[in-house]
Amino acid sequence: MTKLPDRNKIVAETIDDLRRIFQAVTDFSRQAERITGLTGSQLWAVKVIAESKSIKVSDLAKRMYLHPTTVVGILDRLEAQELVQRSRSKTDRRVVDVALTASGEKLVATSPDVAQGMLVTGLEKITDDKLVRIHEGMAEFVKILGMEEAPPRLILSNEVNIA
Amino acid sequence: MTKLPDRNKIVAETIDDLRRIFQAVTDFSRQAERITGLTGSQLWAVKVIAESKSIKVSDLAKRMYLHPTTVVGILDRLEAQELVQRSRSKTDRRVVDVALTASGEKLVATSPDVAQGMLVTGLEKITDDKLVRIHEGMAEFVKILGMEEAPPRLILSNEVNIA
DNA sequence: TAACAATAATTGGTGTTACAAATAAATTAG
DNA sequence: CTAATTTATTTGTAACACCAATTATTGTTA
Repeated sequence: MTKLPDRNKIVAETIDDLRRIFQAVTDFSRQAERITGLTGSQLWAVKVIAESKSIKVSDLAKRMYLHPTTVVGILDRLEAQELVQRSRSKTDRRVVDVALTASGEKLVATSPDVAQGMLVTGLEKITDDKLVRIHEGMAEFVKILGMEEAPPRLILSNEVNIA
Repeated sequence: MTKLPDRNKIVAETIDDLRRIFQAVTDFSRQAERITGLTGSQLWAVKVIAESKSIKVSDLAKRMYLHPTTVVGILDRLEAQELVQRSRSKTDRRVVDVALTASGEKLVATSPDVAQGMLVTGLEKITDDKLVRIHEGMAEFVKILGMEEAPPRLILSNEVNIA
């Protein structure tokens, strides 16, 4: 493989681009918080709950990569705002099923999907070949990171950090 | 511009790739936290302080996009661990200059730079043309997001969310 | 079946982050 | 020289994130 004269420069620029992307996502998510009035974690939980009609607390914690106790607190606050509803399962009375209320569903419908919104607003008016180039570059990047087979989980975490 | 037959599919895949990248970053940063024993915000602050020999609290807050009071708390805990040192400025006795201690410098030297680490581990053994493709795709993406002129700021925030 | 272990959600407690409001001290402006 | 501004801080509130311990239910096995 022929050595590029300025590989290091390209790597540095790529890192800068990655940081810019993170910044853009941060801005979009702050916007989402302002619009919905919910915190990032709360909005994240609502989105995950919306994925299925009903989900048990432990599964919700697993999907959010959070400790169950943390999820309980988030659910307490969401329930106080009447966005979600808890109910004991009939088949197994240990489990608690969490579902969205009518208000919760409405919020999901109107709350902005950050990643989606970023691309929809930005990519809609772009040419095909540019879109393809972006797609190829991203796919290659994911492959580098060894994340091809990782499930593209919904991300709204408070623990996403780049140094 | 000719309409691709499966534009929507490509957009969806690109979003999935973005999520995978976020997940990779999350994993890397957790690793960094485990290694250093610091929280994300603390590590972030240390990195920013390390950028210049000495920085005043208000500037640090601006660079971290945080409220000054939040930074004061973080500095309290870093100072308790003797990683940073506060001193009143001679020229303007209102300002407090924050600098790294010897231990702080050592920590910076050994703590992993997440974005850097991601690419160094992944991109080192990749071919030139793949690297170029990634770079082009990322640059195009940044342009789409309207972030070309945004400073690629160090990111270690607790509020990075994708829905 | 009865004792034991495992699971599910919760409570209580600790530490960190994040901000708003108010304060104290120093500098700058009029 | 007084008034306004700047700088960092304290105080208070809320959310997040986890650990340890608890209650209730289900499963296992002796």
